[in-house]
Amino acid sequence: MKIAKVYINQTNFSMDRPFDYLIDREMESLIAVGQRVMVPFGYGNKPLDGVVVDIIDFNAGESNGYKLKKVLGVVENYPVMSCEQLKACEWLQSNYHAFFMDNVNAYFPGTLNIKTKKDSDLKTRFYLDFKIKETIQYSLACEYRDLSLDQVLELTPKNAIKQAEILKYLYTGPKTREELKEVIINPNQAIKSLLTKGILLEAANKESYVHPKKLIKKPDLTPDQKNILSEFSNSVDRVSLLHGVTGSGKTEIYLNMMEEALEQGGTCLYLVPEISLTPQTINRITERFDQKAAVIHSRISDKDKVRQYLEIDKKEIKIIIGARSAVFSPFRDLGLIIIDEEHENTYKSQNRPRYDTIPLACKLAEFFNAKVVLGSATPSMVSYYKASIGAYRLLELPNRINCMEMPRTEIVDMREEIKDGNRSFLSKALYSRIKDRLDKGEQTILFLNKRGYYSFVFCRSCGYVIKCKKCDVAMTYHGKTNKMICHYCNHTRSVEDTCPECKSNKIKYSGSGTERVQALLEKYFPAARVLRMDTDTMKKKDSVQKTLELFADKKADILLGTQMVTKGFDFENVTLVGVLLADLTLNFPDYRSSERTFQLLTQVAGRAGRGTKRGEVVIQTYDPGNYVINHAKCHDYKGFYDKEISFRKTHEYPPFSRLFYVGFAGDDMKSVKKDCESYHRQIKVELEKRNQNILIKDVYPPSPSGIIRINNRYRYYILIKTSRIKEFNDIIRAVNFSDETKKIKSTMIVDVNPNAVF
DNA sequence: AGCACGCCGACT
DNA sequence: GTCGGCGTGCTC
Ligand SMILES: [Zn+2]
Ligand SMILES: [Zn+2]
Repeated sequence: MKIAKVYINQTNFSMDRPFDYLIDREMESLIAVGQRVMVPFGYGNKPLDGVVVDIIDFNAGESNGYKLKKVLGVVENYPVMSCEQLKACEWLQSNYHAFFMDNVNAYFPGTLNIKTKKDSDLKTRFYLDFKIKETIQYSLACEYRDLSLDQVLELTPKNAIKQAEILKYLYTGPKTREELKEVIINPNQAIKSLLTKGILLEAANKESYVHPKKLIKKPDLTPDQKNILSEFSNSVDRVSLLHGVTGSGKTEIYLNMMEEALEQGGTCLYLVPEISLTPQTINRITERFDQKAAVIHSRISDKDKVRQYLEIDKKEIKIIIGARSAVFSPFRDLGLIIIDEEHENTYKSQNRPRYDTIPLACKLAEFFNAKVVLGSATPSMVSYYKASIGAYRLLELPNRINCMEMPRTEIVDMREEIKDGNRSFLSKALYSRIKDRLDKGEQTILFLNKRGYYSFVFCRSCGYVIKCKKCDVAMTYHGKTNKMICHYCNHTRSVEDTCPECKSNKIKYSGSGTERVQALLEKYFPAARVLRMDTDTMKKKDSVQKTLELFADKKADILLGTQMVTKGFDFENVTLVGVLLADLTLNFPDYRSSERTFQLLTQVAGRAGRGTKRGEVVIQTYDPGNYVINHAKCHDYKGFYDKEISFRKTHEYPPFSRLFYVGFAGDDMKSVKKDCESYHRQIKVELEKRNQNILIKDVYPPSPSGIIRINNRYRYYILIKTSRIKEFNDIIRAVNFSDETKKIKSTMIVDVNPNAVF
């Protein structure tokens, strides 16, 4: 007899370990490591699914008479988890303190439900439920797609108003019935009639696959690009860091690297920070290769997710493009992972499992003997440090292609502006340059760092700030809907006319930073067409892409936005970039605020002058001597890096240490505090046990979170900043599974190198 | 997550 | 005395 070690599909501390089950002799040939099985669990012997992580021989003598239960059956008839994937799950478990089954589940599309049925031989069988509802999309029939909108509208009778509405809407692209219903009331009858006339086409949603008709030919490479590519092909290094200034042709290099990997039969994984913000990059990849590519993002239908999953699993797809969760694709022959804009913080998962994509990708590459390429114009401090000590191969592209010059940058001291009596958000320099571009018909991007620029609602009579009832934060006013919203729990409230505190009517409402700036821009430049791009205006599905298309088609003069406008878009007619207030992210209380600001400034500056004309950048600030701003002005990455890395070293911040954040939340403040203190005490005890008492200096005492209450739950945390990673990984694991910790009622999270600590 | 076991107060 | 409240702990 054999024993299967099974992780059961429950995610909590007490079940984050394998359980032993006997394998019936007749089932032995059916069960392998990596397979999903059903096992009886608990007093009720409830059938639960789990994953086999090991199979060992059963020795009756060793069992101590302990009664073992038997595996009930298999879910699939093949192992769903490869041994590389299982190793990755284990690695995440020990390095990120993520539950094993959270890691396993990250590999599965959410809705693979397991069903039971009795077979004719009366044996219970388990199978996957594939009954996932189809998403049907409606689009204009092919033969009418080249017509103008007016011509299309002539296809239906004049009195068919609803049909015309539908056609008008569908002219912008395929839509589902639900989307049509949002815009057009009761469209069913009209859709039916359009379908019978053959004007509309009904098709299952396939938008997650991109298989283009026309392929774009490979352009000639510059000598710089050729050098980099040959250095890369000849190197045996596992990880390479491609540091290329904005506009240096990094994407073309990625495409060539992918071509080589595909020729060798490897699967390519191309990761981007956010799918919706990178339509241009995705198009370039799919236009280049004459094969199916899977684009993995959160908005595709469950059915497509399952289909994609199975096709990647069967090696039918060799190109996978996606955001961070795509590292959990079921590839079996990984050849290359490209991580574009590797400095972006979206690569760190903020939810369970709380992994960091870059180390995970490197680990996967190790298991598969594949290569990883990290690319950025502004590499993260961590990555560049690793390259500088030789852990990564450094590939550098210091010049823009076609001898394009880097934009000219000017720093404007806003204090001088105030001295001169200019109290507006636009300096004279930026104002005159915007005016100049408007006259010349060139475009401008204006960047407003969002943080700190939320508009809260307060009473000018007594100073009372309206706060969320469930959270310890101020409500934000939303001009468009005339409502207040809490950004932490999404609670919305209508506005009040009088101050709840002093009953005066001097309550002040003003729109968000971008909203206000947009209104002012329209006042200063009445003729200018201003597009706004921020999280508020970009909530709808295709709005990002539409805004970008409008701007690319020169249907607007100014693109005003938050962090979103700094991403790698390529607009040839943009010759001016303005940073309205560089200080906003600089003063944020986080050890990475300098790094983040440098990245934002450099990236947004890189949007200028991508066509034939040289770009200009204006950075407005109250702190013109700041080294971050000045290094960004000179496009001096190395200078900034040297300064910043010495700061990290003296203060022992990453890459010279690792941060462990242990957070506690619950509805009773006192018990949350108590739980947090208990955890802290246990860390001390564990250190004493190991004769490492001095390391307590690395453990910050329990403290209330910056925002103590969110959604009526109080929050406390412990922070550990240490270079003794092995020790603290062991200690955290020991404490997590201790008897004392079992008494902790608060929800507890461990986040390794979190994006934000508060 | 469930479900049993057990320790305490209220109700026949 | 015993019924049931839920807090605590275990499940291969
Ligand atoms: Zn008041
Ligand atoms: Zn709230």
